[in-house]
Amino acid sequence: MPDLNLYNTLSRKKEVFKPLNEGKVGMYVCGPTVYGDAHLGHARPGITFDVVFRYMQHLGYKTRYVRNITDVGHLVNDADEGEDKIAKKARLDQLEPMEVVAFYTRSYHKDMAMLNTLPPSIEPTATGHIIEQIAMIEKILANGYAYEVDGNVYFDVVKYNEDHAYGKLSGRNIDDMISNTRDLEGQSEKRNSVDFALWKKASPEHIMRWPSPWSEGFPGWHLECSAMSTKYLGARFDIHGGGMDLVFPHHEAEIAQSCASDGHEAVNYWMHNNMITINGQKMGKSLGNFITLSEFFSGEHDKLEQAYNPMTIRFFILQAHYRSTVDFSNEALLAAEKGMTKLMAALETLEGIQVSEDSTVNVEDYKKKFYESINDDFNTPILIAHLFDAVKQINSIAAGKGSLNKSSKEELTQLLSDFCFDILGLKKLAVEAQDGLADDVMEVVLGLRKIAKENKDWTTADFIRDELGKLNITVKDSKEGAIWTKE
RNA sequence: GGCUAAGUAGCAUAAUGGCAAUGCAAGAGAUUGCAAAUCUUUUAAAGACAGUUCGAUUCUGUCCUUAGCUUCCA
Repeated sequence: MPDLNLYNTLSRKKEVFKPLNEGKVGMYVCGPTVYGDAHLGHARPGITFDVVFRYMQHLGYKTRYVRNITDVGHLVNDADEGEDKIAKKARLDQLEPMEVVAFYTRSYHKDMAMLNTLPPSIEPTATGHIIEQIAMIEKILANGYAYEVDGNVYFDVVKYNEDHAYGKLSGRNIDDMISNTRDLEGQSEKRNSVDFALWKKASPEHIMRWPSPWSEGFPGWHLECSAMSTKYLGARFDIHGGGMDLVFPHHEAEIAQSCASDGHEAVNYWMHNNMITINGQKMGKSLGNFITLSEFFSGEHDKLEQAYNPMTIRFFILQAHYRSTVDFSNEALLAAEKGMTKLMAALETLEGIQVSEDSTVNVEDYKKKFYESINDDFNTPILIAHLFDAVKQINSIAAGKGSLNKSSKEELTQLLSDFCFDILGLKKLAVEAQDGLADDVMEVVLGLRKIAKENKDWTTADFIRDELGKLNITVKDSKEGAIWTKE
């Protein structure tokens, strides 16, 4: 089996994955700022790193997956300078900030569960780690890479850049950045425009505030991830993930903070998922062109032609490589829905195949191809293409072209189950628990239809099928009799 | 302006220095009372222009177009 290769944003190439500690993986992923409903964009890292988490465990690594909840909002636009997102939303809604946080955290958890993502091992909150963040600031100050001005603490990027390379992750040059930020935004207390805040003094109307050695205020934008990843994964850990839009400045700042406080980088592999676009443009809260996950699940949005099963969304996202953009459209989602249904149907077909003496299926070959694709930087689109090769062969055998013996059937079933369910995290488009009554009633109805068919009373037979169709119940005739499914 | 990516059939999305794969859609046939599902099969793709090469979609360069970041964002 080939080694697992990951694309490291830092080196801009694929590297063989080697954990720092044998048999163990530490992974930190930037989670959501909980001030609004999760949208399709949030599903991308959720699913991308869920697959990483699942696959690491499949490979036998003891994996600790840390994903934060940002509940101290980042600063909003210049119009609301000094006010953070959570506090703003809270004031507008006349709510306590923590009420907003609790509400949207629950909503986020619910959506992520719908998408069948496993909960992270630890889900720390920024507000729960103010002490750790203050400690980290003190360390950075002590090392001379930060300065205090009037209760605010800033990271001294220029000083830092003398000893380390600032901009190495995003490929930026500090001189260009300084010369390019020529719009003076009246923030004269910073020594350089590229410096960023580690601690901000709270203005009087600022609700979320904590005492600190410098002022009553709140931690800077980038600090929480550095502080919490260090706390739960150590000063060095394997993987740090997040959206591509976080590369600069967020992750660049994290690298700087780690080096400034501990003298070395914390992260071995930086993984970034790309954006989801809508009409070719990034789907984002600030652009106002987002569709929330619950809208996808209910179909209630102008741009949606129908409701989509969460597994359709998951499959749709997995059909693209995580480092590519995916463009949303109803057509694309519909295609994903059909494909997903076909895949799941084939798994059931496989169950029902009668085994024979010999086998025309080369399970080892599939196995090799499946592992090769996932090991190649989590190339799920290729993996899915190979899965469909298996689907085609399964259907062929069911149609009488080819055969499957007992051991091959067992191995193939196990292999497909591992990849579809355990690794890709797909789930049957089940039909929520049908109550026994529905089953019984359907048996009677289909029994009636069977009698009609035997009498060649096609009008009645089709009437039953059509009317059930209106109730979203699909009836399919097969050799073994009619089967039905409800959406 | 700077940085980073990307441009593949009707749509989506991959791999690859030498048949361009997969899903959906479209056409034909098989199966079915008719459907659905399934099988077989057909059509259909590499932004433009140079260069390197026996050979380029792949490597290099220029141009065009698009996106992301450059300020909160997954």
